[in-house]
Amino acid sequence: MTGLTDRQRDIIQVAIRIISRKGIQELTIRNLARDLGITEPAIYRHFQSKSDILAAMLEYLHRDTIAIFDQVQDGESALDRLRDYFSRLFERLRENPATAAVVFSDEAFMNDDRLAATVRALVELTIDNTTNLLTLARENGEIRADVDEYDLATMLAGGVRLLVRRWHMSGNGWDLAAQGRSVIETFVKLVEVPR
Amino acid sequence: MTGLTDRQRDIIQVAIRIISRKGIQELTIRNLARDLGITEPAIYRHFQSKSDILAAMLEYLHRDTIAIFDQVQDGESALDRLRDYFSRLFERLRENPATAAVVFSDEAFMNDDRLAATVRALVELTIDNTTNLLTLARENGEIRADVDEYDLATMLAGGVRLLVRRWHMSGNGWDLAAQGRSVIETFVKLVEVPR
Amino acid sequence: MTGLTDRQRDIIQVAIRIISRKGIQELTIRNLARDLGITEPAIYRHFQSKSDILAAMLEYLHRDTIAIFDQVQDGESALDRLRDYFSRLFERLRENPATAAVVFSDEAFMNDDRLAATVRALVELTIDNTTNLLTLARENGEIRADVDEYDLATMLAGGVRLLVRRWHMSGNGWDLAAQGRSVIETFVKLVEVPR
Amino acid sequence: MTGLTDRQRDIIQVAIRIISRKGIQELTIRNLARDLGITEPAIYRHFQSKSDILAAMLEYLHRDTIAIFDQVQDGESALDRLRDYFSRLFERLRENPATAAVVFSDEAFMNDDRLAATVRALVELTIDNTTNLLTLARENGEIRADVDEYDLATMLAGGVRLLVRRWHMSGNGWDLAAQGRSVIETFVKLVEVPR
DNA sequence: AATGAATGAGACTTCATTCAT
DNA sequence: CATGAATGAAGTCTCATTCAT
Repeated sequence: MTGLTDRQRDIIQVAIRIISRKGIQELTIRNLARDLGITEPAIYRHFQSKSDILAAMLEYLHRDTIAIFDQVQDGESALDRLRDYFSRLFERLRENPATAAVVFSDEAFMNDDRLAATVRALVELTIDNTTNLLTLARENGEIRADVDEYDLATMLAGGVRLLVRRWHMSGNGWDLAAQGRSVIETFVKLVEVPR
Repeated sequence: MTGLTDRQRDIIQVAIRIISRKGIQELTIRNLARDLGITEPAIYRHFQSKSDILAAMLEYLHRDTIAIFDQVQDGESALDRLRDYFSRLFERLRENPATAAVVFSDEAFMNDDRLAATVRALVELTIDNTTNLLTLARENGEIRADVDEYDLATMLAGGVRLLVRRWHMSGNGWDLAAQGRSVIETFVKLVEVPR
Repeated sequence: MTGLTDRQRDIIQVAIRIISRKGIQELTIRNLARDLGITEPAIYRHFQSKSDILAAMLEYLHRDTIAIFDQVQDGESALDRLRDYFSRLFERLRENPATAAVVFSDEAFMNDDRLAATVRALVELTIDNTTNLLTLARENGEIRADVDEYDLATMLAGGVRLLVRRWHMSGNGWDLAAQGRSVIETFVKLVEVPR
Repeated sequence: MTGLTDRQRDIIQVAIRIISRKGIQELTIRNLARDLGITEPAIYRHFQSKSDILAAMLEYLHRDTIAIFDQVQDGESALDRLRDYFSRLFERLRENPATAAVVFSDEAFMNDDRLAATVRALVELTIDNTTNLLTLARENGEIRADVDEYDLATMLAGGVRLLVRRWHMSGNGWDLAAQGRSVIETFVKLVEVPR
């Protein structure tokens, strides 16, 4: 399905963990090999280059984020689907906090055009998903029509991003989902059209 | 004034430019020396270590951000001061787009405790400033009192952050101030109490 | 046995040779690599740091010195064993003159606590061995009892040390064993109890 | 007399102190300048090179050692003069412990032929002085005639050297003069002809 | 698949020394 | 006499990657 072997998946998981715990500067082939319990050249059996590992890692996160969006139920109101979407994002982060770090390591990918494009797409994905749901909400008359949707998406996605960033920097020391829900509900309160 | 020599200021400016254009991974003593037109050891006359260069750079940005907040006029309404504050931030970024990059390179500072703390403080500073102005706005009755201020600050600061980030990633290809004003006004429209 | 790979032994041997010929200041990773016919990074496959190379070298010499002492026969008189011990030390130095230099490079190890302790132990080892044999000799009634053993050990070990040092500084230009025997016999003549 | 300016003497004193406290590896122009409270280029007003500083330092110590020997009284017996000579050496070391370190940094001078020769001469000087006094003592019938004087000188000078070395390595933690006297007296007891 | 050994490039940093002022 | 600024050489060490086995 994903075109990845078991070993490749191992490598990606360990890479994500290293980035999460020590930062992307510590993601070296040496450290990767050590944590995997194999030698450095062995890694090159599974990926042609370090850049390929990072690309596969980003692609994996991309797919995962798409999958989360796809899981969001159809039947609900657009605002409920928005709530559902972010709940699932928070859920994934709680289960696998390491993924958060990768998204904030984007600067590290600047040198490699392919990686830069991929991580950019990853960031845009959440914004696009958010924008689409907001557009739907407006069409449904669930939210006020006198404000720019794109600005709303920027604030919501940006706010959540900032929240996750601080949660990560705090060492995941508090309940992201609770804080996240609070932000989402505040947002809804601001934009919702009273029925 | 800032306790920096001319040459130290040169070095910091060039460092910021390198980070902006190529990313922090390219900020090496070698590249720094090359862009300054001197040899690598010469840099060590002006800073004891690379870490000291980064620390001075962050401190400079910190001071600058504080100065911007201090310039915000007293007499206006809290919301106007909020507008003023972000306008000035956008203005600085337009004049010196390089500074944007540094704030998003935070991951790169993780390994150095001193730097990590400084960059964290830099991020918190904008959030704190925003929160304080929002608190004032509520006390003045300018904004609705039925929503959590901290959530509002998260959305506003996070939204602006995301906007700046995308502007930087796009190669500063569009008018940040205009887009930024739009986000701010949308935010104001959401929270403002009609008179 | 010693826990060292062949390549590690190579490196230690070359290191000892460099110290012997050019002094410890010339023992750089670069010179080591050049003499080994490999590149500098290759050395780090075999030792984690330069300090580790020096530590392994000192440990090797320590073991070697212990082994020499252990080879000294049991059956003889204490004075004969003393003669035997120093003969073997001189023999080793003739076979591997490089080892002499290391013992006189102690100052160079001052900055590294671990190395300083190891080289100090190496120096003390010969003094201790000498003292122990002298104590035995007195208990056997082989030497006069009216003089301080520790002073005797200091003179004997110090005299031999000085001799070796001068032999090394002269470029090993004369017969160390012969001169050494002369010193030992002079010492014995001074302390021996006539039968 | 010595052909040194005041400033040159300052530099030499500070150099000796650095060698004593931190080892010769720490004797850099930078550290020298810092401890002197001047800049690095300023040192080159007073000495043409670092090697010249070391040469002047060794020459100073050489002169000093000669002066000590010259102070030894003429009227006494040769053995008393020997006692006197070493007492004065110990006295100098107590007053200026730093000088001890220099003599044991000889390995560091290996690369520079001029320095190597100077430090070699310094070591030989004490041995020669000792040998000369022992020769005199034998001519006076003060010591036994059946042992090689040169071997005796080796043991005495070597023993004292080892003592000083250990005193230095212990951080000058005990009374060198007392221990030294003990060694000297033990030596005298061994070689003295009873009257 | 995996390993041991190696490599070229480059990282940060220190060294003794020079030169214009 | 002294300084500020700089330099060429060299230091230890890490990086991603390759290759023969």
